[in-house]
This record gives sequence, C-alpha cells and structure tokens, in this order.
Amino acid sequence: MKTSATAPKAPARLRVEGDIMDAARRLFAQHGYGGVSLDTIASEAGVSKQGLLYYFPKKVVLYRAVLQNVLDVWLEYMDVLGHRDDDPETALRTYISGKLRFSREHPHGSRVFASEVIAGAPHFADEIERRVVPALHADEQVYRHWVERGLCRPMDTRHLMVVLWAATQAYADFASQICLILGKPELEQQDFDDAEKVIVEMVLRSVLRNPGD
Amino acid sequence: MKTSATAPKAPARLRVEGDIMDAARRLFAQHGYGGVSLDTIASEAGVSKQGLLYYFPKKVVLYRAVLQNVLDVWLEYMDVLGHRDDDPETALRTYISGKLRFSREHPHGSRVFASEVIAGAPHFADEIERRVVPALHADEQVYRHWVERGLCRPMDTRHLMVVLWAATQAYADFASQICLILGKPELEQQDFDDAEKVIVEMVLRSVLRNPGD
DNA sequence: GCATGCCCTTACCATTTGGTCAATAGGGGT
DNA sequence: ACCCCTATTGACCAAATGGTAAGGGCATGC
Repeated sequence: MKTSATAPKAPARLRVEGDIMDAARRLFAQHGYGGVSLDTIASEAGVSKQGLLYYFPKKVVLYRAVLQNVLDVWLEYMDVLGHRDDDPETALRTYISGKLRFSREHPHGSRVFASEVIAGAPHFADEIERRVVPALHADEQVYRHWVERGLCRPMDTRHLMVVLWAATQAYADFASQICLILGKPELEQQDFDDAEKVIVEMVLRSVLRNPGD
Repeated sequence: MKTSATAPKAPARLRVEGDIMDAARRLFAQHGYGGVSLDTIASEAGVSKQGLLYYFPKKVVLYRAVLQNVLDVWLEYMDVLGHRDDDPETALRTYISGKLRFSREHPHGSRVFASEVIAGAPHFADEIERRVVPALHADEQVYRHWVERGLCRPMDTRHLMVVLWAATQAYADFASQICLILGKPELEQQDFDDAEKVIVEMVLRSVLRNPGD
C-alpha cells in the first residue's frame, strides 16, 4: 500500500474527492440527507455512482465526511481569530465578524450542519461533543475572565454564546427568508455589513460596562 | 357533497387528519421531507398508507398542510400578543416571551419550518411572502414608531427582527446542540427562562434609550 | 329497499434507491 | 517484458418508494 493512513493522498484522488464533496455539500444543504440520491451527487460531481462509491463506500460515510470538512473549516475560521487576549470590544467584534464571514463564504456547509442539528444530530453528535462544545466552553471561559476583570457585565455565558451563534448563523441558514424580508433575490456584502453592525451594537451595548457611544 | 369547503368537517375525519399531521410534523422535523416515507408516517399515525393518501393525495400536499398548520399556530401566538400599543419594554418582553413559548411548545413545527427555509423554501416561499413577511414588516413599523416617539434608539429594524427571530427560534431548532452545550439530555423550562432573561436583557439594553437597570 | 357518498382495504406497479460483484483499463516500478 | 496497485466501468439486485385502480363495508337520506 503506497498511501498509508497518514501519507498524503495522490492529487488526482484529492481532486475527485473534492469535487464529490463540493457537490454533496451543496445538494445535502438544498435537499437534506434523505432528499438526495447518490446518483444525483455523482452526476453533479462528474463521476459515476460506482465511482463515487469507490471513494465513499456508503452514503453516510460521504455525509460524515462533508460534516467533518465543514467543521474543520469552521474551527479554522474561529481559531484564526485568537481573540482570547484582546480587550472585549475588539474580541467580540472580531468574533462576530468571523462568524458572519463564515456564513457568507460557506452557506452550504453551514446549512448541512444546521440540518443535522435540527434533525437531532443523529450522525454527528459525537463530533459536536468532541470538538464544538469544548470550543464554546473555552469562549465562555474567556467571557468569565472579562467579567472577573470588571470589563463586562456578568451574564449567563452559555445563553450568550447561543444567541451569538444563532444570530450569525441565521445569515447562512435562513438566507432565503431574510431575502424575502429584505425584498431582494440574494444577500449581498452590504447586507452582511448591516447585520454585523446591528449584532455588534446589540452585543456590545449589553455586555460592556461602559458602552463608548 | 356534504362537506363543502367552508363547512366544518366531520369529527372523525378531523381526528384522523390531525393524527396524520401530528405524525408527519414530528417525522418531517426529524428526518426532513425526503427522509420520511409515507409508509412510516401512516404507520406512526395509525393508518395505512392508502388511508393516508385518501386524506392527502400527494406527499407534497401533506407537507404543505403541515407547514400551513405550523404557520397558523405561529401567527396565533404572535397575534395574541397585541403588543403594538404597549410601551417598548413591555412589548419586547412579551414578544420574546411569546416566541420562546412557541419554540418550547411547538419544537417540531418550528423545525419543519426551519428545514424548509434552509432548503430555500422551495415549497413554501409563496406563503412566507404572503403571511410572514407582512407580519415582520408590521413589527418593523411598530419599532419605527417607537423611534419616532423617542422611546428607542434608531436601529436597522430589518436586521433587528432577524436577530430576534434567530435567537428565539434557536431554542427549538438547535435544541440538540444547546443540550450538548448545557450538558443535559433535554431543555427544561428553567433553560427557557434563562434564555429569555439573556435575550430580553440584550435587546432592552441595546434598544432602549434609558435602560432601567 | 336502495342509492349515494364516505372511508378503508387489497392488490398492484413502475421507478428509484443504496449497494454489490466482477471485469477491466491505466501506469509506474522492477 | 512483467507485475501490482489504483481507478473506472458495466451488469445487476433486492428493497423501498410514491402513487394508482378497484372493490367492499357501512352509514345516511329518500
């Protein structure tokens, strides 16, 4: 065996796998896990169904691979922020901005993830427990630290995180409804900027002890 | 024809239709539109598949009926609030409380609706346009009125509504993930109370001109 | 008594589904 | 030349899918 579990995969293999996962991500987001057939995914990815099954031997394996990939990218976005040492205002601004950027740049991934959570996380609860929950708990700790240093008001950090999560996520997951509200066919950068302003304003005014505007 | 379009339906028919829609709502919420078979829904509702097809001649008809029902109940919850004449604080408290109560009492309906929106509202965009968007626009008008009277800070009302919507909706749609964060098997009343407190606090502190605490 | 419409059951069907198995091409190393 | 491993294709399948067609029990109204 030339390609062991740790060795880098051949570029051709990577390309095809990438094509398949791109198609799968988009189609799972649009139709849900049970709403897409392997045939459709394979066709959109430019391979045959058997070709797809060669790389992902079961539908659920492909699905989990898509979710893993989404989570990888998301954690990358959140990690890059490194907001743990900044002052609360800068950190929260960066955090919200990063989450919204993820919603803008990866709407399909976000939707697949949201669908999985809505369904009760039947295929991904273990990974959420293992990778998402600790990340959120770490963020909670950061907030508690700010409170201890008198920089922020004491709040229920768990629900604060939920609200932040929900508000930013909505611009990916519920984009179709937001479009109807805004009366436009699709969200533009300006809408994300407006949303960021509102969310940042709301959060800062409610958590900072001395809102500076 | 004994039962015209407007006449009340026979109680037996109503009961069976209700059973079917209850099962369908739960199963659509858990597995998505494409993830449930008519057989499964019928079996859960205690009728045969053909019995189901007698009342709902196509799968998509049943699905739309479920969505219509969810929307009816939701608008009922929001209408009962009649918050338009109250002062902002009371009105917003009641609004958030009502939306959270809907999330608590109708999680499955909320999830079916959310899944439909995530999928791009392929089967329900017309009704959202016709019934949801006007309701939200009316709420925006109320807020603008408050601003004109100097009771609230000027804000982008559209995105304010989105944030309110997302934050309250999350406690139904993303309950499984919130449970993992809170480390408990299911959300209890106390969690909804905590969430309400956080959301109310955030909103009031950011929109009122004179936060009274 | 009997016709009418309602409700449910049995039987059936074409299509699609996820998935298997075997055969077969390519292509790099020896 | 040869072999070995990776990748792709073709043929196939049992099960499940959404949906149809027809018939029978059973009440009510005439």
